[in-house]
Amino acid sequence: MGTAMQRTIRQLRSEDREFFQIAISVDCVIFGFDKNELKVLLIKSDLEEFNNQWSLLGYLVRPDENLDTASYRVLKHRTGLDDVYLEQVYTFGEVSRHPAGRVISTAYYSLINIKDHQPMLTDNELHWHPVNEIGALAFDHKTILDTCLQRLQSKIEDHPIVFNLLPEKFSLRELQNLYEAILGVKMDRRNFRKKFFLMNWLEDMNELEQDVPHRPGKLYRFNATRFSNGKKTQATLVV
Amino acid sequence: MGTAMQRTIRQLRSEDREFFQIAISVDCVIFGFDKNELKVLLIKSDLEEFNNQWSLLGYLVRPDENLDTASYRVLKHRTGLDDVYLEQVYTFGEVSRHPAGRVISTAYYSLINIKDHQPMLTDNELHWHPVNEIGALAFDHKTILDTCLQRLQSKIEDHPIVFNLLPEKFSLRELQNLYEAILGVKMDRRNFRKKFFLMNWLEDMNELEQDVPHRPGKLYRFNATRFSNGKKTQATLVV
DNA sequence: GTATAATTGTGTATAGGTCACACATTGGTA
DNA sequence: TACCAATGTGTGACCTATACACAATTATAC
Repeated sequence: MGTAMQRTIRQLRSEDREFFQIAISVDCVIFGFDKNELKVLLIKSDLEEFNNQWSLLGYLVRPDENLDTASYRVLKHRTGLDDVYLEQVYTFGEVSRHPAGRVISTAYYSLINIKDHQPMLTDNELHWHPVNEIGALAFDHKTILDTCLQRLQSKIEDHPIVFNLLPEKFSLRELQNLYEAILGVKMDRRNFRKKFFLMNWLEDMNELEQDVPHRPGKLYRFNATRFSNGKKTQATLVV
Repeated sequence: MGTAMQRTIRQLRSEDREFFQIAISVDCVIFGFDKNELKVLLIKSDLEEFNNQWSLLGYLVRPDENLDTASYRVLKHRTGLDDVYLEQVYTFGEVSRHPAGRVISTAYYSLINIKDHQPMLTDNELHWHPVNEIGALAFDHKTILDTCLQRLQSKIEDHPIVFNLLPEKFSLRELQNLYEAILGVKMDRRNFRKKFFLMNWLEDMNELEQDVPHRPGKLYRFNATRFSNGKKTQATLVV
């Protein structure tokens, strides 16, 4: 079969120029949690086509870097953070999704503790937006955001990743508020607590909340060892 | 910020040539079900680097076609089938994944009724392989296959997609064999039947199997209307 | 045509998970 | 010292998961 694919394999850079008219980018949906709301970090588009619209943080992928690496690079550049939770979700490849040419974009989402990021907010093109209040975005970024939010929603049902959005120590109330914000539902407090203790992911810090205008709750932290060693209960995480 | 991304947006085709050194392809994991085994359609690689190894069916994406369209094109070309179930899974973008240059590949899987495809098997480079017996594949295709199989396994827990792998009419025994083949587990026959009837996805054809050397079972077909209208039972699909 | 083999079709009991629900306790604040 | 606002805790009804056995049906071999 004398296909372009196979010619390409033998001599990828010198032939078949027609296949090198596509650029590839990564777009990062950076989630944070603040004031009991799930937020996403956006940048103001300075393009005429998308005047005054917000967009996700993205960048073209370099020929010599892995796709994941490109995504980490965007995150590091925009937030100053390494070592963040990052997950690839979907690749958006409609011909006309980018007004200036063919750009295929792979979407990632990441979860960061918003307080770690505050110092970088001096970049005044960047802002945290409550996910619930976002209408249109530039390009197809609203679709990308929705897709990533759905993935996040289903992921947290089985996997202990929400801890990336919280400080090291947190109260059960904060944890429940976070689940409620992500899933857009209200949960029963007693059942929520019961299930989390059943999961055995939390380590009691023997400390209490500070500066709350009411009875303080106990502080916990996530214990990854318990997760990996955990007995497999059949209980689902979310109430 | 004067980034290449933003320059690119204004004048994508004439600048930043460095970003146009990446080719993008799609790879299709085409699943079929035959003789109580889950199978995948592979092609023999004719490359020196992968002498005698098998690979997935893939092709470069054209500048003027959507990513999904490219995937359908590969399927149509290799199987002659339109109108198949197709789902994007993940994009593989390691720099060194392709020996001859930078190729980022988006993986899809599809589910086809293997009997519809038999006539095309005259293409003697193409063969169905039992998924369980596959060792190494060319490129990173074993990883791609494993990733797609995992996605399939989790997808069938909630979504009625396995019907794409069966003839229109099938017995409950065939359906159970299929679930067992995909998930690699044995299930209890009574519980399996009970749950499927609870789901209310099946329509009784009032026909019996033909040409089986024992008592024939009833034939059913999938009824998509019942799926969309279905009362949401909390039962999970798989036993 | 009768016996045999292979498979279909069916129900129940137990254990465990889901969910709804109320009150005493604690610490902060006025 | 009284009040406020939250934390921390247990039980019962319902539903789901799972394990498990036997009669009915058809094809086949004799």
